[in-house]
Amino acid sequence: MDRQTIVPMATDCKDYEPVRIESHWQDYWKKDKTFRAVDFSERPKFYVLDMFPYPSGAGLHVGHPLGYIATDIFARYKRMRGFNVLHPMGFDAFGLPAEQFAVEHGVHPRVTTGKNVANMVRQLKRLGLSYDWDRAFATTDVDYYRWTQWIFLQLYHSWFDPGRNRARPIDDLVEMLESGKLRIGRDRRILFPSRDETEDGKPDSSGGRDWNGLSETEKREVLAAHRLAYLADVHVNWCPALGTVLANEEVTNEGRSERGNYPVYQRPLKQWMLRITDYVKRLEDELDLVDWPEPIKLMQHNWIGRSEGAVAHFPVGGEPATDAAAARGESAPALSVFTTRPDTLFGATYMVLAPEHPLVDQLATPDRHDAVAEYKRQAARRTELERQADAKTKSGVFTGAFAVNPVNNERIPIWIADYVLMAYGTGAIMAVPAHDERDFEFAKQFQLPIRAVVMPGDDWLKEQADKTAADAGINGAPIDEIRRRYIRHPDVFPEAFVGQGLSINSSNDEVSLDNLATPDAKRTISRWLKDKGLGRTHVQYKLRDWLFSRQRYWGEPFPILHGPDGEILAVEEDELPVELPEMEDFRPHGSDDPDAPPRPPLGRAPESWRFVERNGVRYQRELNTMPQWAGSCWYYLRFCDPDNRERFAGPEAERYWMLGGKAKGQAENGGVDLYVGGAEHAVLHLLYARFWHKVLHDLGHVSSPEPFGRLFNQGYIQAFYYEDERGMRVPADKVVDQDGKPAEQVQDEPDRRFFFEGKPVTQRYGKMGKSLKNAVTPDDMCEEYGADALRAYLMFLGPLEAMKTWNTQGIEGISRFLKRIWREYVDRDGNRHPKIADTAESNPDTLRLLHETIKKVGEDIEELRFNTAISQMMIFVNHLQKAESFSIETARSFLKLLAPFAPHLAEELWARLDDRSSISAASWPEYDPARLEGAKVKVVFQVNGKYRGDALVDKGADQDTVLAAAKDHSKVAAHLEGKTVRKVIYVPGRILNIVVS
RNA sequence: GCCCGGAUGGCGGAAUGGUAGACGCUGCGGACUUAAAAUCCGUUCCUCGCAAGAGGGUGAGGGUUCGAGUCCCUCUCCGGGCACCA
Repeated sequence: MDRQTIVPMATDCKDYEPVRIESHWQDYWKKDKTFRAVDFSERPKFYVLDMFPYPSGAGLHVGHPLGYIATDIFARYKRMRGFNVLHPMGFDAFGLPAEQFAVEHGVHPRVTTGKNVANMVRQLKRLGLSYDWDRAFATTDVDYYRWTQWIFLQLYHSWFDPGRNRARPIDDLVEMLESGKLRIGRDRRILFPSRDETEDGKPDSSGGRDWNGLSETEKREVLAAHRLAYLADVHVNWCPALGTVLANEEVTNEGRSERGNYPVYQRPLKQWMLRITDYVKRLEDELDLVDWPEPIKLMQHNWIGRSEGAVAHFPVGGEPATDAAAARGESAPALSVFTTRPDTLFGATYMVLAPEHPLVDQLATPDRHDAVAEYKRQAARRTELERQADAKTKSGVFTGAFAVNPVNNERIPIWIADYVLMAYGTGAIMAVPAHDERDFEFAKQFQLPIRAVVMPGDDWLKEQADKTAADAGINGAPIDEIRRRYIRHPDVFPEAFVGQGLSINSSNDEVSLDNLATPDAKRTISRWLKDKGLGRTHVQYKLRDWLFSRQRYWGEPFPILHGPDGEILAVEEDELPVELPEMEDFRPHGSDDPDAPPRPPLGRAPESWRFVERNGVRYQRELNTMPQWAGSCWYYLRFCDPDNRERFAGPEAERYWMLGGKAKGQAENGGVDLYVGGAEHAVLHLLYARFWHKVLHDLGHVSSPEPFGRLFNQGYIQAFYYEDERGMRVPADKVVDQDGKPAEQVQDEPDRRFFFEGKPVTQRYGKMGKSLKNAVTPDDMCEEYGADALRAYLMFLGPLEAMKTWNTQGIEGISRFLKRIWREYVDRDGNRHPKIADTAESNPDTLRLLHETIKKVGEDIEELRFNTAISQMMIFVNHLQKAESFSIETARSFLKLLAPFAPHLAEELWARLDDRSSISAASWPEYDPARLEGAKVKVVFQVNGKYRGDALVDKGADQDTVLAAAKDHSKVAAHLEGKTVRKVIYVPGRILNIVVS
């Protein structure tokens, strides 16, 4: 054993008194430190983690601990299986809610956060969760966020080497540049030989510039363009009312702030960004290394949004664009577009740029200048809401400029429209209206030419022809006629054909795609483009870089200083932490004016904090803070070594807990062995944490390639809630039905009318919570039924991953189950029940059922199927109750099975069987497969697939023997009467089916 | 619109292609009790039948199979995610 134990003592309860028993054992666990995780124990490690909570002021309702109880059962089970279990808990305590609560109540967020954490700890402890509380921390602890800042510095001081496909120190890059191994291309991007092929835009033929010829400022800019953390002018979701920028996920579909529902505007601002896009390929490919639910992996794939296609360059030509450009002494630019359908290049009849595209002003002809400027203004002002609402009708304006379609040298007009997004691809598209819905709508609206270049199938043609008006001349026409019309006039058809088919109308002097199937056509044209230097195949991702700064007080300060000439200076590691300054007024200063500049609260911090002198130069601290995601990106690492003052976690501790050995059940490629939380974090938290982890891994700070080896998503708890006539929610626990019965008793019965204070209310259904006034607290449930009952009930409700309806009444069944166990073990005087014999188990049925139960409960826990595990235990207890007596060994074995689910009751009864140590230290019972079945097995008899009876037969009985037994069965015989047996199917030991005519 | 999940008694749910409804809640009947609570016993998918029993039944329709809640196709409804991503 790794530890000394205090000898546990049972209470003196005569009846099952959960409240007394539970507090007794919670005290014991606390004093004994029963659940301490032991670093470097010889036993195999197992890391079980919950997604840590935000400590809200409202406290927990019964839905919150669902996942915590599941992991607790798993952790307790794994300990009994001989694992050294790390099962910690912490608090994600930075963030806007604490700040807003603090603002409303005039209390410092540190105070409210502390109070909320204390309350949540109390609630969690009361549930008997077996956390190693010595490892608990909050992300707001200075000792913690100091290392969040340290990780930010690692990002800042690193770059992604596309050749090695991993992050490296920025110093390595400087060295390579100084030695002339790398040169600098357009936009301060370094030319990497390996990436040249996939680089966006026109290939740089100049060979690039030499690093040593650059000015200091230019050098800084080049490095900034490659650091994993960088400042950039980006279009952000600016919410003037909240005085802060918001991440995309914090903006609703209606284009308003998730918190407060204020309008959000698009606006360029200088913000910190993290270069997550450099990791996109690894974030996608390495999903193969983890054991996660497929739907969650799929959501990450969709978010990453990989599309294969080609980049093509369209020279901007024709007058007057070239003339205008020539007049300014500029060479004609080329517009690059990304397309997933390069096979439709011959059908590109116009181009569209995003209104924010940098070449728009240069391209617009003088006569179109005003219209273009006006459209740009409008587009900038339009909120997401307006854009969404207008998604059906396309808007846009002609720039006056023309480009040349490189496959046929055709002059095609260049438009701008807000249906093209600057943030995706190159911010420009080639429009192929015949084969893209959006381009089709736009072309129809602005009467642009539509040219068919892919032949649809006959079914599609007929279906479309049927939708056209009679005067179009194709409705009901012969298929040959419809085909002919499509080739010449796709515009008379009501929709674009976006499917695959054989190419048509697609050839020039050098290349022909005609009659090629779409995949072949793509390959052929891509090769041609590449040979001609007009484009290349390209993989495009939807994922964008991560906007990492917020204009808020209650977050981690950046360890960054700004010099007078725009120099950015990272705070030295040994100067960390940069503590959040104490402030009287930490409110974000909102405004109704969307154009007002952001005024982060830290701008009002004391001068002594804001300004720092280095080498005689006065620097100002970065005034933004990090987003709430930052703290939750690496907390699982801190749990490995939470008190380390020298590092975020000691390398040995990190390696022990995160990589471990290769014990059965551990995550295959390392990482947390079981991570449980809600599916709402399927994308962002998990993607961000994976990104940070990979950076730390590349820099040699962590040992596993992925942070979370096995992931499980628990479902929500839903509940009924009630609204009065005005749509106001009323407290659900005060609602009664027409007979005056509490609503919670009759909530799912039909034909109920509900009333609150005599007035009728409407029953609705939704996620449990404060806002719907339907929260049921674990405190109330523990008080009335005990934590063991609440734990088991939440698990009994249904599959862990499913959405479940709370029904307070149902807990009675579990409560009875626990009381029944007590009565089987303890007599009326509080002594060991006389039914428990000190002999070996003598009842063969008990023995068989016990082994079945050991098997089923163990297997179900491994798969997190706790509901069926509990059912099996109920079956076993129902059997014990009917048995005359049972052995002390049977009694002990069952308690071990019960212990993960109802640990307090199990400890209490275990101690009463004169055991001298905690049941948590007992080892999980093994089942004996030989005990699972008797000498005889039950075979079901069917006639024509219908059950007609069954009988016990010898295990090894052959078909003829069983068939004879079946024919002896009176009911089977009755159904065979007068029929001819056609066929007999016998599944040994299971079923015999007689097919008759 | 696209991509994932689901749909089984009055309710929560259970069923390696092999007796559908385990386990529990509720309801009903009974025992114990002066009474109540607690506890225990019985019963509770639908239809017909006094009963023994027979027939039907897992959102709808079709298919594969000796046999389908489970596998395949089409559709309906509900939940979740993404959404002008070229």
